[in-house]
Amino acid sequence: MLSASEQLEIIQRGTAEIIEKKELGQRIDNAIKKNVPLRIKAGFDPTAPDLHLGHTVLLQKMKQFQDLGHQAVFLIGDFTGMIGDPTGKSETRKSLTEDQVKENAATYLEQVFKILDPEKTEIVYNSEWMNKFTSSDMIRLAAKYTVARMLERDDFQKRLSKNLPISMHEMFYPLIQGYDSVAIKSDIELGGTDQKFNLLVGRELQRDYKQIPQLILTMPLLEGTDGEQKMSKSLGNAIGIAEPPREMFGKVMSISDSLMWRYFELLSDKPSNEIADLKQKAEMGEMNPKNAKVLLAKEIVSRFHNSESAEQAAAEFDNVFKKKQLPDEIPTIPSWGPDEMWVCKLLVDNKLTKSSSEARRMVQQGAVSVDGEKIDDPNLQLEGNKEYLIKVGKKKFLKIQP
RNA sequence: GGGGAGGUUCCCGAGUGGCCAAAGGGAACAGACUGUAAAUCUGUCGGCUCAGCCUUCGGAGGUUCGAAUCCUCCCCUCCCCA
Repeated sequence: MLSASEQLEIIQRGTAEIIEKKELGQRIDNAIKKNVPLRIKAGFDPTAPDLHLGHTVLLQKMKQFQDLGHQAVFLIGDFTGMIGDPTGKSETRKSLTEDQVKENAATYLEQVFKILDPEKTEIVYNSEWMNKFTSSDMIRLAAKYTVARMLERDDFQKRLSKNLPISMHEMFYPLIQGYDSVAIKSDIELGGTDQKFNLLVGRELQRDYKQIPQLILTMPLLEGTDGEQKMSKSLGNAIGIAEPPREMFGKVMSISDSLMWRYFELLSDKPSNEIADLKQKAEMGEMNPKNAKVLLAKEIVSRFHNSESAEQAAAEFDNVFKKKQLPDEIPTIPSWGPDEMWVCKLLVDNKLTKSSSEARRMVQQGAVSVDGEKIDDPNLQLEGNKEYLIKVGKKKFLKIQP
């Protein structure tokens, strides 16, 4: 085991805030002396079945703890998922059904173990104890926190000032998350900076239940591909870790230059001085920023797939977008038969456009090409039993074979 | 429980009887320019084999030649008072 100060250095890297920082060293010290690993809690609500890069910021921190010999406790909020975390939300979340939550939870773990070591991870579901909670337990829990303190939360404040609804059950969310810390006796809880309030509630509840309050370690939030809002699947700006290599590569390439440095900072394993060096070169014009982005994209794809597929994705990216050639693999369908086929119908049937109205628009805007020739007639009929190559916009291809 | 204000197309938001598939902004998409970056310009942005037609303005009915706009009932949200 590394010494306390060595551990401390690794743990602090990239964090947004540590509460109480002073205590962290002592706890690690204590863990080493008594040879009792710290219990590191991180909870995820299985609200969406797919993990994305935003989640990995936290998971990687957890992995670091794990590598240092501490006990990772991965909590699946299958109970809280049915409430929906109000954090940062401007509206009440839709509650998930039990079935949805279960289904999501299963796919979660598979993805989580691309980062964490399954052998060394303790997995817990908060329904384990929450389903046993009686109404009176719940009332007792609710009695431990005041309304005024709950309403201090920034997101609730905003909703109040905008006259937006806040449902009672949303106030239970932080309480239950806090109680989870009591249930699993966590020493440290990890979370995004937006989780600070919820994490702090855990401290207070542990104190109430005569436990030593957990320490809190927050990680910065990763912005989504739009560079504006935090990465979230529901906002459609996420890069999922289960996405195929070329998809992942393409999405990383589409982020803005300024956002790229943020990604480097939070996702890359490269030492910070190396990143600073890249940044300087790009700013001095010694290097095309695009090339730095390629490095980043390759690193990320390699992590969740492997280096070969990363190289492949990079090569194909150049082919398609730089050399304007065709991708290696194009979805191919057999011809529809001898009859004529209306282009727009073809596009809709193969999901290249959402509706035939949209297909018409695309054609009218010059976004559709057949065999490399732009078409402009939305009423165009294609002969049957022929080979075609259809392109819609920059990235959608379809091949038809007789 | 009493009083008041609201619910409009993905989001914000205008629209108080025909000129409304519904202003304006944002997001998104497409085209040009590029490095599938940013910025900028242009266009599109309910559906439909589309110069026409069909279905939308919380829900259900009703008045009218004609309703997002008027009436009735219901559902939901916010504010003030208790």
